[in-house]
Amino acid sequence: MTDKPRLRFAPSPTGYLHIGGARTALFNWLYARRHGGTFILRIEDTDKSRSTEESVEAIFDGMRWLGLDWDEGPYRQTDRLDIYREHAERLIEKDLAYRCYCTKEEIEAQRKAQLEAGASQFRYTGRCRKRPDHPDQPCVIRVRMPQSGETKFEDLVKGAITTSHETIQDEVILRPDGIPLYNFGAVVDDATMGIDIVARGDDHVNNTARQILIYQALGYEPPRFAHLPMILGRDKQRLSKRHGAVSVTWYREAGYLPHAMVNYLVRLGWSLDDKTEIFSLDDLLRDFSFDRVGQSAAIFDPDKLQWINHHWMMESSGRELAAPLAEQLAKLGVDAHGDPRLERLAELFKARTKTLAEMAERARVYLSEGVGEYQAKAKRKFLVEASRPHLEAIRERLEKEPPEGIDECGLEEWMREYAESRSVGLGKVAQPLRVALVGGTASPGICETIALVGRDESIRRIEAALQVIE
RNA sequence: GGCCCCUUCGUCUAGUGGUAAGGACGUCGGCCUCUCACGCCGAAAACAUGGGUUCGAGUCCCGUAGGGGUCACCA
Repeated sequence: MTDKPRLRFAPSPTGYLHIGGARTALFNWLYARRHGGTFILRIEDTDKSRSTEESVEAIFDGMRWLGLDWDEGPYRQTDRLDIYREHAERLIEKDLAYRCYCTKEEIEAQRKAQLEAGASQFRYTGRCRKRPDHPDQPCVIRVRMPQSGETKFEDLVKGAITTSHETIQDEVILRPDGIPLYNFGAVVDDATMGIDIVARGDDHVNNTARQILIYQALGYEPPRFAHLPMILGRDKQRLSKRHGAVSVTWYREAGYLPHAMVNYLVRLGWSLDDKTEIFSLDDLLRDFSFDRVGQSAAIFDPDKLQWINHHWMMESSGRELAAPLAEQLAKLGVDAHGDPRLERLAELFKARTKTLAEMAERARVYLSEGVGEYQAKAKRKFLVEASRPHLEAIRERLEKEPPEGIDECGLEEWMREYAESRSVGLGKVAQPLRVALVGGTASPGICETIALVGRDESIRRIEAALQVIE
């Protein structure tokens, strides 16, 4: 490998960009960026029945959102059919591959026969290994694989891996319609694109020996491999749609920060030391390496993702959060774009919520007219006769405030003095007021809340609450 | 079933023959306090199992169990 490594992410566009794929992309991207190398995006769309254009777009979207930009591509395998054909022909010429005229039905019969005879797995009989060519008949092309011996390679994360050739058969590499099969397309592409390290999910370890054999047949130097452990669901089964939220897009919609996603994903399987959990992009670009990737599968933990998201919300300013908060509000039917209160809202709620979606729900009542329904329990406890004098006193005081720019400090001082003069704790005053202002017992500091709601709306809400008491 | 890979608190992990097995999420308790959070302090919680090797094993070897992956004219 040169000092400018070339890596790639090669998804097949058969659905959304999911968590596992995103992490694979991320690790490749990090390694390439960290070493000043090249990151290539390649779409493996040779399975025409499952590939869709929407999926291609979803992959682009997801990667862009996460900030994983690519230097080359997107290449598409369906644009490169000539290249595969040419490579396959080359193998046939050297007698390292051959045309196979067995039909699917025949293969199926062979399989059945072998299994019935007690074979533990099917292996192509090699019937066409020596058959003469019939250029006009439809056929697939198979590579001639060694029938004994073994292939070893040193995986960057898993260490030495050995595969016996007994378990490898003469793979089909090209279908009658000229579409390559995975193990061939990937090899031809990785070789011709000059890929130095292939980092992919460890569901591909068993393909690696076959691929190395194909590299060798083709006369190419195999790259190095890094097989990343799988991501599992709570039940230790491979993470899939039935575990719920697995697409990157879902997390964007749910109000996660892209950087939090990156931070969490990288920690799923990779660690720097015995204590660091939080990584900025700069940190990762400096510290990421394949040799610190763990070898065992990891269970996806939404709670920890939330915690990390919360952390990065805390690191963000209200200003940075305002726009994404407005997006989330829009989904709730609240048009707050450009509202000057957004920043303050984000500032006050970033410590109190885990996601931007949650923040929007909480912020909603501050932007609406009136509080809607009071929480039953809060209403019963605080909107009671004993609260009336306090609420009235505050209303009077608020009427003296300027309509804009409430002096929070002054107001707080007044409120403390007021509570003291009535010989009650501040809570006796603040809680009923809180319920009046936001409909429930939880909110930021009471004076911050008043300022947020605004003088006039606060007065209206207090009056509404007084009505309720009667 | 064959083959490949994996196995430290519930979860993510540190650990590269000698540690009181460390951190984080979550959980529980406390502090702070106008509520809710944030923050802070504290607690419970792990080396799958049986054999070796060694003066000494979470760390090395073998077996067992468990988990995952893979065995296509899918990727």
